[in-house]
Amino acid sequence: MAEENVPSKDHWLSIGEIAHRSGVAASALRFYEDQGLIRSRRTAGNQRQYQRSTLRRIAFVQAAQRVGLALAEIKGALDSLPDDRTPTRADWSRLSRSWRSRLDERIAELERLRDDLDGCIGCGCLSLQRCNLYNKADRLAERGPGARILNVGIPGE
Amino acid sequence: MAEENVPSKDHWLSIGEIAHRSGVAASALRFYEDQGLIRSRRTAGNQRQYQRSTLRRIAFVQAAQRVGLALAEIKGALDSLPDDRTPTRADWSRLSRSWRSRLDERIAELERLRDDLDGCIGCGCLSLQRCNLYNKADRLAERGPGARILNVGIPGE
DNA sequence: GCAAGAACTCAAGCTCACTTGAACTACAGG
DNA sequence: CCTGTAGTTCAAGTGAGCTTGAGTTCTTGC
Repeated sequence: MAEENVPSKDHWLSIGEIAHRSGVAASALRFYEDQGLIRSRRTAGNQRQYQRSTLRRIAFVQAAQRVGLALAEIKGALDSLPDDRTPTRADWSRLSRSWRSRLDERIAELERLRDDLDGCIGCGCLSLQRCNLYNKADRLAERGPGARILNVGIPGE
Repeated sequence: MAEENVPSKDHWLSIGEIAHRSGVAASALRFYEDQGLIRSRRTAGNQRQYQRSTLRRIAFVQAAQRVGLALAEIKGALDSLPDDRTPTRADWSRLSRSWRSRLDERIAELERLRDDLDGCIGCGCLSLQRCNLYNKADRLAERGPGARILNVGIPGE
């Protein structure tokens, strides 16, 4: 664990500083740490200290959340970062690319929805046979019992 | 179907039928009714009966949820539908158009995110001054407590 | 007329992503 | 040394969006 790895300005940040700079509440940061999304070391007096790079992790978490990922999934992604060294450009690149496809999917999904909606505006949702949105709902029913709620995704349709 | 142009011959549906056709659990339908998203009349024996058009309301709710709207907002939209008559094509059109812009915004937001991400992949998130995602986090203000916007993305998705 | 199954109510429970509160400790400035 | 601000832990609370369970009643088919 070469500490010299980090520039001589080995400047650790308190939870308050991180909270302020990231816009994430201290309570949320503690929660994230609990969940294994970020890490800290402690001072002699047991106060958290974060590396600067933690800000990047947090930015990643926030961005990923906006894509619609759950914290558990985000943790999964972050876990693939090296534990022993500060993540490199390549590390972040790989990660970013990995959810870039998620982003694309999500965008595509919303665009499909928009197209359906356009059709819906056209048909005025009056024609039960024609309206995509309407029929989408009806089709869900055909997906049998079992795990209900969750299948809003309708992937591949 | 000749049935469609006979509005007076109301064919009411039980909660089970609606649940089956919409793919939404009966418990959720009761919940929706509680929240004022749908309505029902009751039989002599106090069982719910729904109009066929309720299926459309439910389809609307589901679609709107996928856009990221909260139930309260969706209720707001649905409340603008006429209470006294079955919604017309124009009614639905207006509603659909109203959240079509929401959809566009949402898509645009994700696309911005994607662009930032592309830049991020390029810069490898190494340049703290340059990385958009990073700086975005720095400026992110407060959002209210509770669940975050996007977890409307549904568990299991 | 009766059993099975569908529906009813109401309260409580669950997941997610946090926040809040209580009670206490650490650290920095005058 | 004192005070105030920032930080600590742990437990419980919050809000959205439902589900589950218990106990009861309606409806349907034989």
